Amino acid sequence: MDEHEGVARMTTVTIRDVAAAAGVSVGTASRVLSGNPATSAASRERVAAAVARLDFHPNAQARSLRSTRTRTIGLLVSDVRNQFFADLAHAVEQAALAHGYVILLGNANEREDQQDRYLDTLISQRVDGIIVAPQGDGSGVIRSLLRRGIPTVFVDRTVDGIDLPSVTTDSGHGIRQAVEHLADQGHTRIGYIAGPQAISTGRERFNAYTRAIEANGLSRDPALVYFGDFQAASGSSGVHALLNLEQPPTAILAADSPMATGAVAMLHRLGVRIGTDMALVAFDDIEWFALLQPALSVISHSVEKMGREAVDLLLQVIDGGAPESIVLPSELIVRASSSTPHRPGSVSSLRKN
Amino acid sequence: MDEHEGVARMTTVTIRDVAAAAGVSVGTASRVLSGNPATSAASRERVAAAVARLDFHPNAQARSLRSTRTRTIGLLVSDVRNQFFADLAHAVEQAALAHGYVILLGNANEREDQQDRYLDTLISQRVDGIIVAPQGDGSGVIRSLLRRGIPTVFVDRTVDGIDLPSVTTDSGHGIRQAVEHLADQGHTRIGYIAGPQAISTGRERFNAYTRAIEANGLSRDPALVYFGDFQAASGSSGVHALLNLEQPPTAILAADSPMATGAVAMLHRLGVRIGTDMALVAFDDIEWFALLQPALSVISHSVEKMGREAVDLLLQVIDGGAPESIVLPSELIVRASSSTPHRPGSVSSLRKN
DNA sequence: CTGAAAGCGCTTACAG
DNA sequence: CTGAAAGCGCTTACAG
Repeated sequence: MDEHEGVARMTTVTIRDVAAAAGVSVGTASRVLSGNPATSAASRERVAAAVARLDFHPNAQARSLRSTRTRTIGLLVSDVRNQFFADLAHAVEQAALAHGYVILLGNANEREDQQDRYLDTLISQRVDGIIVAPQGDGSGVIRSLLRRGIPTVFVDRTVDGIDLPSVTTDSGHGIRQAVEHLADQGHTRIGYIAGPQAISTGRERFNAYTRAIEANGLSRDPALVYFGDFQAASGSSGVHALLNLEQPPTAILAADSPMATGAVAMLHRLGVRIGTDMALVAFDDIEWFALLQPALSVISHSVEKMGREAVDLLLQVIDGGAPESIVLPSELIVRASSSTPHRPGSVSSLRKN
Repeated sequence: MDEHEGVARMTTVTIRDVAAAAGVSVGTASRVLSGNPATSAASRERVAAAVARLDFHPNAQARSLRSTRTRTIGLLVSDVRNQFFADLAHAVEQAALAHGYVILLGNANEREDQQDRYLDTLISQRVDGIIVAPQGDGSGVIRSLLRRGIPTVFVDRTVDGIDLPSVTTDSGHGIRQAVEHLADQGHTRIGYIAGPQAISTGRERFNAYTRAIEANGLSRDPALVYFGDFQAASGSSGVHALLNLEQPPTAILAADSPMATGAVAMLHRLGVRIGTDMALVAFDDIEWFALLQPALSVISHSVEKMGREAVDLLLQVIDGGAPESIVLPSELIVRASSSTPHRPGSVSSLRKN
């Protein structure tokens, strides 16, 4: 640390310094910086030179205080460690960057109190808009968003009774395909590890499962459904509970990728061979699911597209539009974990072991 | 959208409205809001009531324009989709939240130009400090950070010639253990899929491999080293190249988890059995590596601790301190992918197939 | 404990 | 095309 750096630490270069160095007024400097066409070539050059020489970075705080635009978008995901949301964050960030926006990322950890805390912060930061995969029933801060007219779109999930543009997946199609596929393999008892029924995707996927089970005349034994929380540990518990039944299922469908991960871990631990002793299908197509042996069958939907569309929708709302919500398709991808036809009698309950 | 919401959309509640509603001056309202003790119980109550009634959210932009503190930390990771960095983002975010800071997350995508773009934005947003896993040689915007005295710490990686506090992993220990372990299994030709030599972790891990190879008297054939870019595709290419040698290796060490993932994918595609035909060890302990069959041996280091320490260090720098850098340990975890003793002659080159 | 006032660093009508 | 000036919403000495 020499004298020079010590001094620099205290000094902040402002537009006033730039104007002085360029020999123009602050107003002119500002116009050049914001690309206002009402500027002469001469001042443009001189200001640009001064900016470079002084290493000037405009104070975004001051700028947005006047212009009420921050060029910042808040993104609130349910769980960054969930690969689906990490991929979503990446997709949103790339799309936003292309439009000159940066992302303020918050992580709710699947908890409403953390979500609300971040929402408060995002409001205070005066983000131009918010993309949120919501928690809870919309009784909390989400209502504030609406009341204050802050441009907001839902992604992945929605909240009942809150009418906001959204980008979601039609989970029903993929789940129907999965159940039919499993029925074709001879499975009649299909276990289901459900997401929380307080979350729209949890409900929608569970309903789709229920309807598909009925449509295919399969067992409607309520014990075949385990209610998890979309996180890995509950997938493990779910498998444990299902295998503990008098009549365990011969196939399991997990409603998201962390729960599927937990399910795989528990099946391994219990020595149950996936694809042979137990068919398994996961909702969400995570890259490494294909690397398991046997590879995991999945219900796939495009997270990349979801992120892009969410940004498009939000930009429309910011521009005063009221765009239609978008529903993306889901599709079953059959791999080895579910493609061995079921031989009746091949699975036994843990109890009998 | 009724009249009410339409009106609300245009209106912004400011501290002036709160003061008026509470019957106090703006100054007093401000003091109450910031917890200044020089306030009477009476005004505290009245202001709190007004805030609640008006749903007031202080404008963070205006606040930080005066106080020069934004309570915001910039975090720049190399690649959010890399589980290691997603976990790191989560750890940093939780630690920051506990200290009342929010995280502005940027993703460099392992590219220096994207990093510099985010760095510019973070500087303009006047974040209180920056935690960065740096790209490049420090010739670009990173120098600006230093010049302007913006509190910054490096995480995971460092940049030569830039003297900033950092939290890194001592990769050497784990890599030495891994090489010794493989040597113990009878491997003499250990392939190495290296990270970019422009990145400190890439260099450090490669050097550790080289030294360990020499120390154990193993083959120093330069063809056994493939230089990747820390991303998955290069792991696949690396495996392909190594198996194409006249004398392929019998074990492979991959310098990060995405490249290890690519390696696994390619080994599967080529029908090479991991743990039997080819031993495999990955740097980074990603949760699902343990779910592969055979489970992947890994060199583990604590991302959770790394995130926490980085925040601690940064807060010290923000408070004017000059903390010492921290080096965390790494440790080999042996699993099935590398624990079958090598039978000479079990691996053949692709060329002979 | 409180109020009036200056000022943080910008942008933006308003004249010219 | 340019300058002078007002103002965005806060915080913070300064008096009292």
